[in-house]
Amino acid sequence: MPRAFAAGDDELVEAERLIRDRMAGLDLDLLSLAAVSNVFRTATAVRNHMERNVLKPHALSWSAFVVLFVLHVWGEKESRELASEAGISGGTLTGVLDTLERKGLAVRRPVPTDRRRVGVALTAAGTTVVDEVMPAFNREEAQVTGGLTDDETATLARLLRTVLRTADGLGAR
Amino acid sequence: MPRAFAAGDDELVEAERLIRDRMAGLDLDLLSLAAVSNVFRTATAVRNHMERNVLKPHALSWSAFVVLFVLHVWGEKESRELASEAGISGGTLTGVLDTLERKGLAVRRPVPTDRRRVGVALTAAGTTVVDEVMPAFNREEAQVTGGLTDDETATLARLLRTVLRTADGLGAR
DNA sequence: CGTGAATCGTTTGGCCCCGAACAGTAGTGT
DNA sequence: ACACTACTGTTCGGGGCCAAACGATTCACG
Repeated sequence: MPRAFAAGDDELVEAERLIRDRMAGLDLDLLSLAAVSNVFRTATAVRNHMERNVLKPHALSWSAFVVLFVLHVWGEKESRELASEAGISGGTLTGVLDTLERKGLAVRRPVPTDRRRVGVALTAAGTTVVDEVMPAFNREEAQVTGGLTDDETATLARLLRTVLRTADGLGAR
Repeated sequence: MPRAFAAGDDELVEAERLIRDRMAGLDLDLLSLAAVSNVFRTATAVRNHMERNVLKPHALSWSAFVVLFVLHVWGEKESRELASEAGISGGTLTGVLDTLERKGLAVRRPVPTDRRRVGVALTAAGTTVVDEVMPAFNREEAQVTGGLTDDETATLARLLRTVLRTADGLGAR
């Protein structure tokens, strides 16, 4: 019997069954409920795992690492795009950048053509940190998806991409 | 051509291609990177969407609503299990319960057999809130997964369940 | 019994998080 | 030139979040 059906699965499915019984009167779409719910449980579990086992030794928060990673991949970027790419609000980015600047991993630089804007770039130390942490981070990513075949992992990414695009497109109403 | 390949997909995939090029030296597992990354982007997008369009009118945070929902489904529950079920730490639950109690949606009750423990139950007002909010919440869940077929939604939930179980099982090391 | 270990919820400190209000800067039309 | 509008990043308030330290309570074992 494959590990995919080891202990723990019963518990999860039982929870979904309990919801169905206790919420019978509300006529819920249990399929989408389970999917969305699992997105969050998974995100939380993986995030906690990463913060404890990969990020904490380097004294980095999840968001701080994401920002460093984005800067490493995209190069110098302006504040607004950086926030959007990292998936956080502008107000939050200010705080994260304060922390990163205090640690000497990133710097704010004025944009000559527009004094409202602020460019952000990695320092040498910041680049080193990403090069050091990213492989360990990716090893853990491979670990947590280790219960899936390559095809399943690709499918997971694709299905999530569809949901992501739908949610982004819905916006406020 | 199905909506699954409408505008927006290019942008997402282009980001993954950029990562591959800029991180070539690090020999990363891009499959698991994309999957894990999308779990977070999706979780953030859906959560923000829910908080803005469903929870905000009721002045509820995501965690507060999750706690209320868990209590509605499971009935009275002790603090420790409640935190675990809601996916937050004990310290966080204390704050959330303070807020819910202040609003009169939940109450702490002493456990007769053990004075260390604390039971938590929904008030009548709390039950009403869940019955009111949950259908709207679920409608939005159905919306964001609307780009998927039923089979795909079920597959998504299943694959996430596998990752979740793996991440939980990994624990600290 | 009694004493040390285990377990409970809470408190604390530091960071993240958002939306709204804000001051400064740039663009637009007159 | 000048107001008016739009946009930038920052600040502020209220909360969420975790790990670690803590006091209270219970358990285990001698």
